Amino acid sequence: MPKPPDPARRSDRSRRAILDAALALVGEVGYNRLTVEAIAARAGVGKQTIYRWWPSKAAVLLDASLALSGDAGAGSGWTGFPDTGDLAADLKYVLRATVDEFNDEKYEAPARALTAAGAADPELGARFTERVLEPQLALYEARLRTARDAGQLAPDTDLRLTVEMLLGPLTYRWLLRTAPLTHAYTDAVVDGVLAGVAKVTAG
Amino acid sequence: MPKPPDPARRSDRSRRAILDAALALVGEVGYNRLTVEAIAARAGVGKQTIYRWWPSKAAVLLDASLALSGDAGAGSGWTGFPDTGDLAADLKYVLRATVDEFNDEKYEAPARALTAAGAADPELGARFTERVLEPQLALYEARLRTARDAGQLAPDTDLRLTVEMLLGPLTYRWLLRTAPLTHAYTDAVVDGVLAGVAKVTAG
Amino acid sequence: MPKPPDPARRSDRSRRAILDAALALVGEVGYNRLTVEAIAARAGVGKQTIYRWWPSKAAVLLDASLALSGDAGAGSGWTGFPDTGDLAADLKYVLRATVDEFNDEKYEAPARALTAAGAADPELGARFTERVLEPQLALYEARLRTARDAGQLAPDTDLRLTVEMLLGPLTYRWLLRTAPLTHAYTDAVVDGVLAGVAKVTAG
Amino acid sequence: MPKPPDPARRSDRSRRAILDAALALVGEVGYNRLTVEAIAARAGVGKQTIYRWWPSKAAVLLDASLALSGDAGAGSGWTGFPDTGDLAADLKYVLRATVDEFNDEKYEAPARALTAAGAADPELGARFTERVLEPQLALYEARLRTARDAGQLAPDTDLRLTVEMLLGPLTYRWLLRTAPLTHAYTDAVVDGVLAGVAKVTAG
DNA sequence: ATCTAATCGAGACGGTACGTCCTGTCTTCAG
DNA sequence: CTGAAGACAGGACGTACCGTCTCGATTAGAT
Repeated sequence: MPKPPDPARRSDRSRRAILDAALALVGEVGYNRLTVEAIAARAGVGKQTIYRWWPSKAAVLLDASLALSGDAGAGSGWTGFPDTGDLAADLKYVLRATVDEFNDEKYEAPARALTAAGAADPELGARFTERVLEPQLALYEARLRTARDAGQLAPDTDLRLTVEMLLGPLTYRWLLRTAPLTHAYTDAVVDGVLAGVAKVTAG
Repeated sequence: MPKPPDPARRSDRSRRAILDAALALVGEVGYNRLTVEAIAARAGVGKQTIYRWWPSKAAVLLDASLALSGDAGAGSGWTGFPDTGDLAADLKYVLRATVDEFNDEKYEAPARALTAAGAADPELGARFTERVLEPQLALYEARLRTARDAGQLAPDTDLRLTVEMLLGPLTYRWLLRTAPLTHAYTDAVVDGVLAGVAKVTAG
Repeated sequence: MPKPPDPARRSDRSRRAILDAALALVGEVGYNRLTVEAIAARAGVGKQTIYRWWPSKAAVLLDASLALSGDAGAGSGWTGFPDTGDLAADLKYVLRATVDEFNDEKYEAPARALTAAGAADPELGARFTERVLEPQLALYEARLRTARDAGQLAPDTDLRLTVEMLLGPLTYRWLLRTAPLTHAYTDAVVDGVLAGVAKVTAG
Repeated sequence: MPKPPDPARRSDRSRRAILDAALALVGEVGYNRLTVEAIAARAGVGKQTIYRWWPSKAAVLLDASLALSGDAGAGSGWTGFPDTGDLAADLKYVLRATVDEFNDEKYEAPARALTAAGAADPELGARFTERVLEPQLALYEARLRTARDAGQLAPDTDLRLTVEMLLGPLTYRWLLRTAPLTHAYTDAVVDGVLAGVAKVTAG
């Protein structure tokens, strides 16, 4: 019976040091060469203190990532989705920002590591999706709903599908590295999703 | 000077046994718990025989995957992309087949493992993209080119972008498990990509 | 400055529980697998309460052992050495009792553990000798002195040497397990020490 | 089924390095602070190479001890027991040599460590007794048998008992440190054992 | 048909990291 | 304001694999 530890007595000092060390190390050596031992050493912490609170290095990195976006969000990030009334412009704006984040080494390393690890490990993937992905998707969906309500989208538009049509190609290029991620690319995706690529044959 | 081995002397018996063992094991224990040692033991082969011909377990799995699709392709698969003249129908047909493959445990395990590993490891990712992904993308692109030449797509259509708009959402759902993969989903993606989701406000 | 704790405030309840737990555990798992943590858990006591009063698990066990012989002594044991006038008989009586104790699992486990630990650790050994061994040796020595004074031993007999000649062989067999400990063995030792083994070649 | 390794393929280089390191370290830090990890590091060897061939640090030290006495024996040691015809002199000679060994830091540390560990761990103790102690005892026994056959000892003398009467007091003082080990002490033990301590009352 | 050199199965090797256990200290909370 | 409870930094445990390195024993290809 491995009794769960008491969160009230948790050392916040250690917690922060661990998350910081994990972020730093994943940037330096990558996810595969990231080790719990190295995190503990860098954080000046016993290994047990990591294993007491997280089941795996992936879980540590997930929390570290959340802390990272939390910190960023507190300072500069947007909470709501922009809504200028121009759907295409708003989407392009947000996707360009996302591209910029993916091109920023600091955010990219842990995000890629987590996404890949989550793809391979269903349990971790579930937590990643729930804690990171879904909240993000919900923002897109809300913006699209506003647009649909305003008559800018067909009333029967499948919002979730549309979100995935926007983020799918971006994620595809990012993860599989088929080509560089650019603003032009996401702009084109937005246009393609909104207007379609088929030549309208009938006037 | 680690002289390269002589491929002429290579034991095909061992090569097959290794690839089979790798496929079997990745299905049983997953990529992370897959070990070179276990592959060697299962294949009845010395570890050195694996290291002589492949640089890593990922490379073994990549070859195993290629052999798997090769075998499938030899028996039943399509070499060319179907071209009935109806672009939407052809795309839906192929994407439905892809969905079926992703829902088939046997193909899914190594494919997911490789995709995830490739996302995390740039070098492996490059080989994966080159050997597996690009050939597939080229088939889509060729079919789309035919359609564009036939006037079914706007003349300035970005073919590669369009392919990624088709495969991106599918891959997104598959890897991130946001929702089950269904024929309905890919059908909707095809329709969405071809027609767009924005309400035509009248010309 | 790690101030020494105030013995007046010491909880006797905890002290007893700790000593009992130590004795019970050393019998169950042996000295090497005996841990302070387990003693604390079994005694329903915080680890600090052990470290506050004892420097090591060996010290705890030493006190536990003393308490054990103290309890036994209070109930049934002999304080003085028997003195019937017959030295050989008195020695055999006491050594037989000692053999019985060494063959009693309950006393044997902590005694052996302490003796072995004391042999390996000089500091502990010194305390063990002082607190346990010497008082015992003194009793033997007193009885031998009486005999010497009564002319039953040569006037220049080295009493301490004689005591060690009596206890040495017993301890040897006990610790090194070269053969079972029996009454016959100690009887023979007593006879051998008193009479010698060399054939008297005639005066 | 943890299959036993193949001794034919054992690296003698590693074996020697491990035994040397173990002896050096036990002298430096003592048995309790001796760790398998440190032995491996000092020997320039993987931990697994130790665990492959020995079950515990105690077993390593036992082999190291045997190698040590083996080396010493090859160079200078006596194989047979001296037999000058004078039993007392021969015994004193050998016991003095043993005292010298016990007073030599180099031999003392591993010997004490093993004896103590063997006292605490029956399994190790059995191997220690069989491999180290018994061969030694047999030499004493043989010398005593010669003496008995020569009529220097009573015909019904219990040889094993006599050996333990000689070695018991020596071992007692050595392990329990009740007093320093000197030549005078062992001389007195020999005299006491041969002649007895009781005053011969009848002429 | 032999010779000979590379590959083969096997597995020991020096290492790294694992996840667990325990040490001895420090901190929190309930009685 | 004590003392149980237990989190903490640290360190060793024994295990699992890594990738390299011998070993004979096949096993082709060149002779």
